[in-house]
Amino acid sequence: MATIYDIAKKTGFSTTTVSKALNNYSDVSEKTKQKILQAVEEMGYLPNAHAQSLSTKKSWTIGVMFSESNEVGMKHPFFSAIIESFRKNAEREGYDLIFASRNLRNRDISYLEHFSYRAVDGIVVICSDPQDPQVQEMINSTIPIVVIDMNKQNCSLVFSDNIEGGKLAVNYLHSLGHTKIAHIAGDALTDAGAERIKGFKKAMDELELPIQDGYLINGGLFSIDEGRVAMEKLLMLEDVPSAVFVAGDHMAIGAIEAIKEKGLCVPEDISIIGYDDIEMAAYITPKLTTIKQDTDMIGYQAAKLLMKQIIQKKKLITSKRIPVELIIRESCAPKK
Amino acid sequence: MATIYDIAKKTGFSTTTVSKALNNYSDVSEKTKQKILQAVEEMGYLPNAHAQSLSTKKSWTIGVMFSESNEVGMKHPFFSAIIESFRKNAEREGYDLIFASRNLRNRDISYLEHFSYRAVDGIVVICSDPQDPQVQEMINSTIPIVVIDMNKQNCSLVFSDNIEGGKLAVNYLHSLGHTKIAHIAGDALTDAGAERIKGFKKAMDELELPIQDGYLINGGLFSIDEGRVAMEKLLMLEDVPSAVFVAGDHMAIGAIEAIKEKGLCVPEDISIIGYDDIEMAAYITPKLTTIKQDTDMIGYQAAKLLMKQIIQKKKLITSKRIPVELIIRESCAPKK
DNA sequence: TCAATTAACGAAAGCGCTTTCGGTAAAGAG
DNA sequence: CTCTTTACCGAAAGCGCTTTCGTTAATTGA
Repeated sequence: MATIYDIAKKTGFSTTTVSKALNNYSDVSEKTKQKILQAVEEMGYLPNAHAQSLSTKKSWTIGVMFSESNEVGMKHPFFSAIIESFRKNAEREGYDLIFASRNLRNRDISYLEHFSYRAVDGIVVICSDPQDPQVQEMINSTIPIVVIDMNKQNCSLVFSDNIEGGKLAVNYLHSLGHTKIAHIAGDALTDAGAERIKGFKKAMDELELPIQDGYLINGGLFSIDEGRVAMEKLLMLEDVPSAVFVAGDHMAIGAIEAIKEKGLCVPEDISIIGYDDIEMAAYITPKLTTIKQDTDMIGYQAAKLLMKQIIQKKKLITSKRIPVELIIRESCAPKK
Repeated sequence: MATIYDIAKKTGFSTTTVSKALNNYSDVSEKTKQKILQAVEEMGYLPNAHAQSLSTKKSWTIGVMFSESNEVGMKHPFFSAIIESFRKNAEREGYDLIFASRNLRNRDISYLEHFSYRAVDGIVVICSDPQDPQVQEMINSTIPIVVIDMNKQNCSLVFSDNIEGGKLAVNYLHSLGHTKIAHIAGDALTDAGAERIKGFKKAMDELELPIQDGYLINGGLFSIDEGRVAMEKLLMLEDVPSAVFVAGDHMAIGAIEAIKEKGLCVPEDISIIGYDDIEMAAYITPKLTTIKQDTDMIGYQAAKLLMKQIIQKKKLITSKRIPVELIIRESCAPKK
């Protein structure tokens, strides 16, 4: 690979001048700049990112930490949609994403250590466990960071309006005439789970609807299987709910399966509303009515917030609540 | 951040010795090595990846190029499953993944240029267009590379056994008594599409079944919508097929929708078999019978092949064909 | 006991780039 | 015509690490 020395030699200028020409310094004449640029073109010169980073202390990379309980990684449709949006926005600003591991040449180090090692300019984390010590360590470091999907950390936050989402779901169900509304919740240890529960309770309260015993059930970590077992429990209740707000689309899919297995129908017997609006939601039967999280906006705002911190060279403690939207499809019907 | 100088000063040894101790050189005594390691521990020293790369010409990063016609990026369920598997395996060897853009500080450069700039040790590309000039440029470069999902390039290749997959699908349909079998193909410009067509034709030939006019139809670039329109055309035929092999699950979902809209049923009226086995396949109605691609194995083999090239410091031209599997669910039924 | 090994360490150059600080020549001011 | 600006360029140090090659001291062999 051609270096700055090569093009210095070729043009007869010093490396200083070459570097300056490449970085648009004002103290290099237009004429020499053109000569240099031409040599760059001819020799196919490209700067070396490592040398550049070493010298400037800026790497133009952003570390991504991606963690959820089910260990599916990038296969997670909701998280990967956010990251994709984040990537597009970060890319526009010239940043590359790096997915770091905890393995440094067979030494087990923390994510923070790995990101320090790589000298990333910022970190974005999507992780459902608010107390993950790895995440805390990063939040407490000096590296700019934005965390997605949590809502009370001492750093920049981007999250969906989960309370509003919960209310939206309940109110919609109520508008269809349902009063016996249950909630298969996401684990309250996750912020998203807890907030949706809050929204559920708040809406029920405002509507003056009682939450019957057993109607608020923990569906765990948002998986299909956990949704199924939660629904099975609901179905064993003496007074089976006529509608259930499920805190995640995957769980909702499990719930629907449980209902079908019981010989009942959605939405005729029981209405189901999910949360997330993953791709699958529009194609299962019945098409899932759900609360859509705006993954594009989440990714966009996260990128924006991180860029801001990087530019200002200081960590900002702000939070951005992203509106959600009710997507009406076929899994909810008026109460008979 | 503590540097090697800091720990040299603290221990009284030279930076040379410190570096050697850290890299397990034999000419440093066990005693001094321990002292140095202890200082490293105390000061929380971590090497600087950029300095290291600059000096050693090895970056311990792998560039990922990810491109498909529908521009969904990481949201693509099949591709992201492969990358996730690739990541796990690469991580084990100490490599980080970097998703590069074509934007270098607002200068539009090629992926190859970007990867050179970042000095990646290797490249993995998943891209459905075999003639993409960007991909060709990378293949022709000196950087180790492995490309996934193509099968005739001058480099290391990993791909599913698409011919066998096509045959598997047709034979299964035939075993159910179907003879009027159509194929909604993936665009023949993609290797996967072309090979599945080959498999389809071969199996039909071996079974001595004729391929009726209009029964081999191009479904384009694997999207749901394209699957739907292809199926609509099939439904307008005078002699409607009783079974169709669809070259991708998304297209199959579109096809099923088209059938339902026409008032017909799957699999009672028409049997549908897809390809890929994306997550959704198991949850739509009817549950989709499909050919499963082994994404874990594809990712694993790709990582293995790339590591091998990196270690041997030379590009290898090999190809690895990964077996596929028939997953029988509910979208195919015996011919009435 | 002396020469020849071997063990342990360090000086210094180099990786490719940026940036500060000076210096020179040309332009402008008076 | 002299003095001050301004425009343009380069020397050199520095970023944090690796690696070659010497050097010195300790060890071995005879």
